[in-house]
This record gives sequence, structure tokens and C-alpha cells, in this order.
Amino acid sequence: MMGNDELVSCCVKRPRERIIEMAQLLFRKHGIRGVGVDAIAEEAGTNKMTLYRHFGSKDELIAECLRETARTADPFWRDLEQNFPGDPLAQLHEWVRAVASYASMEAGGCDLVTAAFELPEPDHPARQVVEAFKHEQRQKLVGLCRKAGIEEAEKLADTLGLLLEGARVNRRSVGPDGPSARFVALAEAVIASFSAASGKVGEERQVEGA
Amino acid sequence: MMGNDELVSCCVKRPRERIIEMAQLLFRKHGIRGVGVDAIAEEAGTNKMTLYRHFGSKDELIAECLRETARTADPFWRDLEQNFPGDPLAQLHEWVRAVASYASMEAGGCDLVTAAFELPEPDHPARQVVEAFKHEQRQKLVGLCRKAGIEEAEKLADTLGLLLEGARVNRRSVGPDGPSARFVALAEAVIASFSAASGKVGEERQVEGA
DNA sequence: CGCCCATGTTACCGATCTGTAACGTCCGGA
DNA sequence: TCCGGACGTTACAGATCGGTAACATGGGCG
Repeated sequence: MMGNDELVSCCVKRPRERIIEMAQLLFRKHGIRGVGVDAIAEEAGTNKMTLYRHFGSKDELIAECLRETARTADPFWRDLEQNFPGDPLAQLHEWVRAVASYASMEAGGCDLVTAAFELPEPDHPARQVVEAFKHEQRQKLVGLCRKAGIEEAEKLADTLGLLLEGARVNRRSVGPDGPSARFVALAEAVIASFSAASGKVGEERQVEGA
Repeated sequence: MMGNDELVSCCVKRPRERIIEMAQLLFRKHGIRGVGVDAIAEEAGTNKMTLYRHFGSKDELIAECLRETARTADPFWRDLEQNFPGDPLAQLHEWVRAVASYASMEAGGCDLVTAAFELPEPDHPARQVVEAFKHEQRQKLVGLCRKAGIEEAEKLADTLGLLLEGARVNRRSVGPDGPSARFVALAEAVIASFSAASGKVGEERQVEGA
């Protein structure tokens, strides 16, 4: 064995990582319930036994995939603070642009929502991951709105959050040419109205996305 | 047999209707892929053979359930016109209230979205139903906004549509106490900002939902 | 070298799924 | 009264699913 699981010196990825990546991909393509563990293992270039040695069950694999997906949001928020330090309003506008860009990728960024729909059992391990992630993202967005000087910060954050979730879902329902394509323009209009209500009209940044 | 399928004079519903209703219910509770045709038939008080005599396959049953769900939107729009005749702005406000009320029911009104997530195959019969329904609802909402004198009618309609879709989905993800509970207030704020932009501030109707 | 452990391979279990065949039953209309 | 069609019942086929057991293999490290 290699000395450490974290410091992987091997050139190709270990089975565990390959399984997670391929599972995420296949879950998006065929739905979580639409793909079996056997297919995941085979597509990942390994076999079912190795999969079950790393993940005790399919449900645990699902939860681990969601945790991995959720982790991708961390560098996103870090970059936001890093690229616009001390300018929360600019960060808010960049948030809109960035999540729109992320949502228009094939991944769509709605793995967690998909899981919530496909696994309605209230005690499924995946649901805890989803709820925790959604709550955390909302808190961060509320904080950003508040620091940006928005008076009704929670209201704006919830509006933007629901708008984003709706855009993601609408994209999955009717394709990328529907209303979701106009998310940036819609979100900017909402921000503008909330900024005006706060008396702070700001730079009147007009980003037309569509 | 009875003379006509439409004029059902029997006191209890026929198997076909019972199957559709129970299928809708079970699909919502366990997910579409999470329930088998055998369970549907049994819960509907009939058996699998009768199910397959009415619906050629499970996929056709799914599509028929979605069509039935989509049909429930027709009386909704009719009531809107009937209760506020000639007052499109009032109809728009009532739209917000009504869809919020509908979305807060256990049904949630997102059967079609669920199907779109659970059945990613692009040529699945259910997808056509979903796309057609979403497009139709958008057109109606755009028309309502336009008649209400909103300048950027499409923009407002898309914002409200995505907001609603986000609220529905968020409710399924994090439960009924999340941001989705504030949908009415958020939607009203958006309408107000678009009305103000159109110069027509109107009655300044302030419906606080949360 | 020789041990250990992650991985690969094969076979299998029991359950469940969609879908079909064959046959019995019952009721409404002609 | 008799016939036809809708409905119920049982059994089954064929496939796939999640999950496990037993064993072979191969490479890193002492």
C-alpha cells in the first residue's frame, strides 16, 4: 500500500475516487434509481466487490457522492471573497454570475435536489446532507446580502435562492433555452429593486444576460 | 357494461380512475421508480392485469398520470378569470396566492418536475407532457402580466415562474418551513418592483405571507 | 524473501420488477 | 335468457437489482 490515503502519489486515481466520480456522472444521466451498483463499478473500471468494500451500501455511496458535490461549493465561496475582498456588493453580483455559469454546465449543480426528489424517505442518509447544505448556502447568502448593505437581507437572499433553484429545475424540465437562460437578468433586476429599496442605488450595474 | 365511459353512473369509481389516483399518490410518496405496478394495482383495489389492460405499460401510466395532473390547472385559470373579470392585476395577485396555497398542499404540485428528474431519458413520453405543460403555463402567465399593464411582462412572468418552481422544489428539499414559506411575500415584492418600473404603482397591495 | 492487504474474479442468493398467458367470474344490455 | 366484454385470480417468464461468500492475484514494505 501507499503510505497515506490523502497523499496519493499514484498517477491514476484510486478505485474509491473513480467510483464516486462515475457514480455522480451516471446518477445525473440516468437518475439515482436508474443505475445499479454493478454498472457504476464496471464504468469506474473496477468491480462490485471493491465498491462494497469502500461503501457499505448503495445508500452510503449516494450520500458520499452528495457530500462530495456539496464540498465543491467551498472553493466557490472562497474565490468570491478572494476576488472581491471587502466589496460584498460586488461579491453578490459575482455570485449571480458564477452560480448561473455553474448551473448552465451539464452537471447543473442540482445533484442534491435530484436526490431529494428521488429519495423521499425522510430518514434516508442523503436527505440530511441535502438539508444541511441548503441551510448552509442560505446562511452564507444572507450574510453576503447583509454585508452588502441590503436592508431586507433575508428576503433578498431567499428570493435569489428560490430563483436559482427554480432556474436549475426549469433547465432540467424544459431544457437550457427556457426561462432559466435569463436567470442573470432576472436576479440582477431583483437585486436592483432591493438595492433601491435600501436607498443605496449603487453603481446601477446593468448586466443583461439574455 | 355501462353505456358510456364519460357518463359514469356507477357510485364507485371505475378501476382506471382509481389506478390513476393511487398511482399519483404513491408516486409522490415513494418516487416514480420506487413503486411497482403491482403495488399500485393492489392499493387501487384491483390487480395488475386490469392495470395493463388500461395502460399498455408503466411508462404510459406515468404519462397519463402527468396529463391528469396537468389538467387540474385548467379550472384554476378559469376561476381566476371568473373571480376577477376584467381585472388582470387582481388576477395576477390572486395567481400568487392560489399557487402558493396549491404548492403548500401535500401534493405540492410538482409531479411534473419530479417526473422530469426521475425520468431523464429524453424520449420518455412523460417528458413531452412536462415540456408542453411548462410552456403553456408560461404563456398564460406572460399574457396575464401583459394584460396587467406590466411593461416587461415576460421578465416578470419568468421571474415569478422560476420563483414558484424554486419554492416548490425547496419545499421538497428542506421541508415546508424553509424559504418556500415566504413565497407570497417574495413574489409580491417582485410584482411591486415591476409595477413601479412600469410607472403604474397601483393600489400598493401589500400581502404579507409569512 | 515472505507477509499483508487492497483489489479482481466468479458465482451465487433472495427479492423485486415489468409484462404476459390462461382461465374463471360476473354483470349489463340485447 | 344468453352473450360479450370488463374484471379478478393465479401462475409464470425473464431480467435486474442489492448484497455476500470464497478464492485468486499482485504489488508494496518489513
